[in-house]
Amino acid sequence: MDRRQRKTRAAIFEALISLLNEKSFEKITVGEIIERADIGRATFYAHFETKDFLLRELCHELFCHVFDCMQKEQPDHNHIFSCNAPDSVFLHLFEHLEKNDNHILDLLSCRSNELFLSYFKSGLVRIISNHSLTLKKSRADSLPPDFVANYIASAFVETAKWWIENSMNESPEEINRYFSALIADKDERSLV
Amino acid sequence: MDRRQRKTRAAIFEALISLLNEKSFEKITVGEIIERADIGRATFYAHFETKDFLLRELCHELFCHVFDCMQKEQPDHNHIFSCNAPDSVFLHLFEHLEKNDNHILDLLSCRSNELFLSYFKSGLVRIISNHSLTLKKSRADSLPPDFVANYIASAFVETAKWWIENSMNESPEEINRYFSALIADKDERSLV
DNA sequence: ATGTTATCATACACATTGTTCGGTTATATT
DNA sequence: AATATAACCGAACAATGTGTATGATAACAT
Repeated sequence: MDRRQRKTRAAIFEALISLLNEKSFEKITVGEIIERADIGRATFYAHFETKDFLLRELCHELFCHVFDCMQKEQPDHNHIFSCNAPDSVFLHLFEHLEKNDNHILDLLSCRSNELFLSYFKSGLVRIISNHSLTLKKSRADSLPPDFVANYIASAFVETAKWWIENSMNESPEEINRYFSALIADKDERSLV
Repeated sequence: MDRRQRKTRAAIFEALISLLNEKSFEKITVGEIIERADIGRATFYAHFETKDFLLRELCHELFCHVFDCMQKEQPDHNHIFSCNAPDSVFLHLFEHLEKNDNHILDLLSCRSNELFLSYFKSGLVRIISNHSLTLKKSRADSLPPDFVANYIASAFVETAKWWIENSMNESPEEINRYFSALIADKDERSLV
């Protein structure tokens, strides 16, 4: 890809992220984006069909990157997953959130974050479904597996939202304990 | 309130709900609303400052009505709450959803349903917090009460979303069983 | 019957979107 | 270094949507 294209593309993404911390996506105009990115109007539309396509590509780049990173890290954590305690991967996520890697935190706490949250959740569902063996064994015997996967992803996203909205007072370890307490498997415990 | 005002107001709400079943809120124009409501442009703006104010008022009317109904019904269900099984009120909600009372279902399944869901959830948090005694006793000893209330409301909303998105194949009783399985209290069980 | 008030139709200024086009500049290639 | 390619610019443009203003008309309450 041409260096000019890369620079323009990066400038547009940067401008959008910057603007998203000030106002909701709906209220951001293309004019503001090109002004902050310091590019021509025609250039913007040469890169992105509309403002919505831009947002979609931003989500895709950020979250694909995050979740691909996790896929790569998985081998290191396989032993943890295999022992039926899927906590560590979530703890990792909480820590990434605290460090605000890739502006993820900015996006999740900005207005009109629904799209980001839905991307986040769908990535989680994918990860969780990959470890459905664990889930099936422990609790999904009486519930549809996709229902349980969706539930766990939702619980994580809602926990993260609560954490962020409450100024992130808790440490990653503590908030992960909260989350684990929610999805802890009762049957598991009763077996102990 | 003037009869003309009531009729106009109702026509606007009706037009919006009708349009929401066809396209997302962002893509609906004021022009389309007044065309379907068959009123003049100035009349619309005499009732609502902007399109967003209209949506807010619609949410407020619908969900306030629903949750006020539940408040009135509470006396009948106090005995159920007092016996530490908050299932029935949720089952009621699932049944209301299935009957599609007040177009709630239409709104929850339409595009750009985030605002409706947030209203729905905040109403649930209010209800759940009112029965915090039960929660405190059973599981909130180690978790912040507002975190737990938020979690239960989220779990309900996510369950409802999953149910709707999967064509509502399950009966209200069955989906309520799913939901109960999620928030069932493990400490409770271990005491049994 | 009368005064009030909601509604209507039209027009208007303004902002935003997405496109077009010729000229300019950076890039890749030879 | 020269050249062809392609990205960028800026300006203009039509099309659409927003919110306001106005005077006339019709429905309402008393």
